[in-house]
Parts: sequence; structure tokens; C-alpha cells
Amino acid sequence: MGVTIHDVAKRAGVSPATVSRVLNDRPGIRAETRERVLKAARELGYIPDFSARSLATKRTHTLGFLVHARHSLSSHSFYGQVLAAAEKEARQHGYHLLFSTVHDEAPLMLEEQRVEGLILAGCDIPRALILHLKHSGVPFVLVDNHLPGVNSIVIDNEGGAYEAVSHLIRLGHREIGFLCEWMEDLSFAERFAGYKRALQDHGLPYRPELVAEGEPRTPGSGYIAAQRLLQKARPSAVFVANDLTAVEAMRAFREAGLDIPKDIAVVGFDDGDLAPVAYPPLTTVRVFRDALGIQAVRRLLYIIEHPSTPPLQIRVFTKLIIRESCGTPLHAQLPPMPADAGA
Amino acid sequence: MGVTIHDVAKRAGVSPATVSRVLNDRPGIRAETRERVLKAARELGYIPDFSARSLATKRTHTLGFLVHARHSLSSHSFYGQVLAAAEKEARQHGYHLLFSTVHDEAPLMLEEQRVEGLILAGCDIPRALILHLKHSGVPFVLVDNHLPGVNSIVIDNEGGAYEAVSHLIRLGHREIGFLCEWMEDLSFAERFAGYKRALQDHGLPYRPELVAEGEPRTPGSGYIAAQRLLQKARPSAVFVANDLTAVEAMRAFREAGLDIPKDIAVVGFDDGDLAPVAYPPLTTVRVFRDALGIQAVRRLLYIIEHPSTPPLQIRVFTKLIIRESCGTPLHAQLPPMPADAGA
DNA sequence: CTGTTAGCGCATTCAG
DNA sequence: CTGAATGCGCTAACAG
Repeated sequence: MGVTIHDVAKRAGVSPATVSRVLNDRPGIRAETRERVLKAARELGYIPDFSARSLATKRTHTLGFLVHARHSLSSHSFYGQVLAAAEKEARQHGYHLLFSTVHDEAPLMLEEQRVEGLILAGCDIPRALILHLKHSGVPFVLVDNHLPGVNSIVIDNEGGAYEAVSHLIRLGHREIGFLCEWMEDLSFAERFAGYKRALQDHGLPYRPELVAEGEPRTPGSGYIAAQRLLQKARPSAVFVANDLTAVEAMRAFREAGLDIPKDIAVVGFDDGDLAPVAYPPLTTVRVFRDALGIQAVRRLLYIIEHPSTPPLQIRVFTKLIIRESCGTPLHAQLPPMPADAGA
Repeated sequence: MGVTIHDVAKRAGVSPATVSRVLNDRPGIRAETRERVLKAARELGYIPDFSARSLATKRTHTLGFLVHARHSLSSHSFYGQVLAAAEKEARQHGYHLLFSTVHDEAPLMLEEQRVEGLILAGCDIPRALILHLKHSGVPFVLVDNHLPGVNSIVIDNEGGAYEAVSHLIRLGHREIGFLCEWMEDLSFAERFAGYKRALQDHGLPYRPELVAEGEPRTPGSGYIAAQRLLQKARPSAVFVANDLTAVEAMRAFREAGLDIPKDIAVVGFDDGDLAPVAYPPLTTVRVFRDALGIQAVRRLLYIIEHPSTPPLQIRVFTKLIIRESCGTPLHAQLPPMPADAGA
């Protein structure tokens, strides 16, 4: 506590500037001098003061990580894992992460010059904020969200849904429902698109009565969606836009006297911790949370170093995880599945 | 970007020192001057530079939030919600949160003087680290963990377990099992203690064959624990030390042909997002995550302001949430329950 | 290759 | 009540 660059300089018999050079690996230092400085620093237990360094360099080596307060880090949202992975990656690059939920206006951490860039996780980051950031030229990247001309790391929602529904079709299902909390969510809309494309590619008609939504941001939304679906139709399988909704829907199905997967097969999306312990264990589409966090940090760091790099969208592919909720082939033997390209 | 206190001073026709005083609410400024400065600052969109301020004041207005990398922010751990609540509370006090998983040695963020204090969440923070921090005199507080002479915010594990088991007894159960992942975990040990005390207070014998552990930190640990229990005994109810383990155990019970709650009642602990969507919905002990985060921040800020305050342990009580997994009275009508004291 | 000088932006003496 | 001077700890530009 309190040993400065001056103390080190005095002990090593050099000037503070030399110490600074050595500690920052600047070129042009005699090897012998370098050793002497390093030794002195080590002996004194010198650790550079963060604020002083930031003030002098205008760099804080800190990144902001923002999520919307609503789903925040609730267990069913996987941003906690994205955060943890991001922090690990950031640390390996000498960066720290300042966490915050997003609220009203522009993040204070930015204006105070606390952070060099921002990671914004989730679909529900206010559009206005994103545009403001884009306009102001701050380095930032979206995770699980996207906008034209903005750097983002996205989940292959459409492809994952396509694969899930294709699997159902391959199992022999012809009447496949789609359930989600609400269509306005970007991710859910994309998963819905994947659902429709899979139907079409396999020559199956799209039938609106097989689609149902729950209530936006309401607990038990999946339960409601399932009930609504059952009033309109009786599909032999459903693809549900996320795990929690799927589990809630399964409950409604059970209460309606349907057995899962015998009477109705269900596939979810996310492969959160919920999926393996659901009853029955949920077939679902795995989202690689770590990859999202890691890529977000790498991309952001790159943008910071190369401010004029053109915006990029990085897509993280998904992987279908087959458990028990989707059952086995309905009628005949399956053709062999092509090898998986996940991970 | 770049409007400094000097700019404000010039525009307001005063000196930088005066601006600083106004902006920091220092006494001894004429009202008229104050207004003029405030106006100038507003017009210029002045925002104080964080690094410069920190360097001058030796205060970063930043708190570190550490969790162990292992369970990190996985959905089944509720620290994500503690973090979110802590961040909100911190923000209201003008503080920011630096997030990190805990690893090898002393947190760099501390030595670099990035943070004024630390929140350490979870039972698995290395003992050595805690002792090191205590020795070095840094302000810090433990969450969901404790040590003599160290500030901490704890869950009433023992009391929560006591209430859960008492409920089971009240329902008519006499053979009540206890299941957990592994006994070495502090929280689980405390919950186990509550289990035993409840048995004792109700005149029931403690029988080791009714207790089983799974495998430490192994997925499906609850499943294993339940199987082990079933080999030794056939209780009519079990109290399980956390929700995830409970849900896994329920699966094992079902596979053994037991109906829940008819053949075996189960109660969990945590009331995470898993509990309400489990099958059947899980009766469990609610942990108030927000309270943990809020109290941690408040306590830490207090310690920072009053460094010599004696260490405190703050206990957050729990609340039994009754759902379906524990069924209804076994034999007779229940006596009326006393009003709840939760929240 | 290394020392000296001069800030980074702000808060805080000490004068007046 | 307010201004001028000083320094927080470090890096960078310029000499030497």
C-alpha cells in the first residue's frame, strides 16, 4: 500500500521514467538495468496504481458488461454464464469487467471514462441506447441481439430451430406446433422463422392454428401458450422457443392428460440447467454461452485497438441435444442421421 | 468527450477550484456563484473524469464482486441475482461493481487500488484468501459464507431447514430422509443441522440410514444420493439440501416407481427458478437473493466509511414455500399453522 | 540508453 | 467567499 514508482526508482538507482519503461516493456533498456529495476520492484512489492495509470494513458483496461434489469441474471436467462466466460477472457487480456444492469439513459460508466467499451447482452437493450452508442462512436458489441451495421455476437436461432423441427419431422411428426412467450422478442421471432422454414423445406404446410403465444414476461407464460394451443389443435409435437416455456408447456400438456413424449413430443431451446432435470429430460437446442462471452470480449478488444474496423456479425452455431422429451421414431426406422457439426 | 473542469470554470467566469467545490457540494459558496457554475456545467455537458478524481481522492467508488469460478453464475447458483441486486443497491450509492471470478491469489483489482472493498459470494471462496484479506485490513464482506470475526451476510440455513422438516413432521411424516450433494459444504452442513434439530425437537430419533450424500460437484448428484438412500431405507418424506438436488432425486424416486408426493414427499431449499416448474412443483425454502445483495453492499459501504466498526454477521431469514411436492396431511387434519414470519 | 520536464483532470491546501 | 498554487502516481516528449 503506497509504494510508488519513485520508491522503486530510488532503490534501483534510476529515474522514475526508467522504471516506467521497464514495467511497460518499452524498448531501449539495457538488460542489466532492467533486471535491477525488476528486482527492486519485486522486493518492494510494487504494484502500479490503477487510477494514476489511467489518468496518464487515458486507458482504463476495463470493459462494461450490461444486461437489462428485467431478466437480468435470473437463472433462466443464461447471461450469468456469458458474463463469467467474458470475465475470464477479459482477464486473460489484462482487462476487467464492470457489471451493470441497463436503465434509463447512457451508461454513466461510459461518460465518466471508466470503460473503454461496452458489451450489451440481450434482446431487450433499448434501441435508443444502441443508436446513441453507435452515433457516439464508442466501441461496443451486442450479444444475443443485433442491428444492421452494429457489431454483434448472435446465436444461430434460425438454424437451431430449423434443426430441432427437422428432427421432429424426421421422427415422423407431421403436425408440429410452435410455442413461445411472445413474438415481439427478436430471438423468438428468429426461432419461429426457423420453424417455418423447416416445415416448408420438408413439404409441410404452415398452419397458424398450430402456433400459440403466452403472455409477455409473465410467469407461467408457457403454460398459457400450451393451453391456447390445445384449444385450437392437437399436434403430435411442439417446438418451444425456450426451455422454461417448454417446461411450463409440458405441465399444461400433462394436466390435459397427454403423455410426453408418447402423445406429444416437445423440443426446447437454450439447454440451460433446467433441461436435463426436467421431466421428462428435455430435448433442446444448446446455446454455447461461453463462446458468446469469449467472442464478445475478443471482438470488443479488437474494435478498441482498431477503431475503424468495419462492423461484423459473428454467429455462434447451436447443437441439438437429444434427450427424452421428443421420444423415438413415430412409425418406422429412421434413416441414419448425418454426423453433427456442433460444438 | 474532453470537457474539463477548466472549461466549466472559464465559462462560468470562476476558477477551477470553485467549480470543484460546487460540484462536490462543499460549503462556503455564494448561491449565485453556485448557480452560475451549475449552469455552465450543464450547458457544456460536463462529466467529471473518473480516473482523475480517483487519483486525487484515493477513492474509486467501486466495489469488487467475486464468486468462485466453479459454480460461478450457473443458473442453479443464485449469485447472479445477488449480483444484480447488489449492483442496483451500489448504484444508488454512487458505486459501481467490478465483477470477477475468484482464482489463484489476491485479487489484482484490490492491489491496483481499483476497488475500495470486496464482496465475496459463496461457500467455496478459498479460506486462505479470506484470511489474507482479513489480515490486510481491506474492507470486505462474505455472502452465503461466514467465518468468526469476519463480516458476513448469511442465509438462515439452519432455521430454514428446521422449518421445512417441521412442516413435514406436521404433515404426519415420521421417517424423514436427508439428502445433499456433499456434507463438506458449509451451507449443506447447516441445513443438515436444522434437519436434526427439528427431528429432535419433535421427539423423533435421528437415524443415519435416512441420510445420503451424492458425489461432490457431479451432475446428477441428487440422483445418486436418492439411489443410495433407497438402498438403505424407504422414508415417507425427504428434505433435500437444495432444489437442483431435489429435482434430481425426484427423478430417481419416480424411476423407482414411487409417486411424489403420495409415496414420498420432498422439500427442497433455495426456491430458485427451478422449483416452480419442477414436476411436481417443488415445496422449498425461499432464499431472498435480493436481500443478500443489498445487505452486502450496505454493510460494505458502512465498513468503508467506518473502518473500525466491529465485525457483524447479518442473517437473512428464509420462508417456506409450499407447493405440491410435499402433499397434504398424511393421516389427520392439521392443526392450524402459526402465521408466517418470512419476507 | 537514460534522466529531466511537463502534464493527465481533479481536489485541496493556503492566501487573500 | 474565491483564486492561485501544489500534488495524486504515472507516462510521454524531449534532451542528453
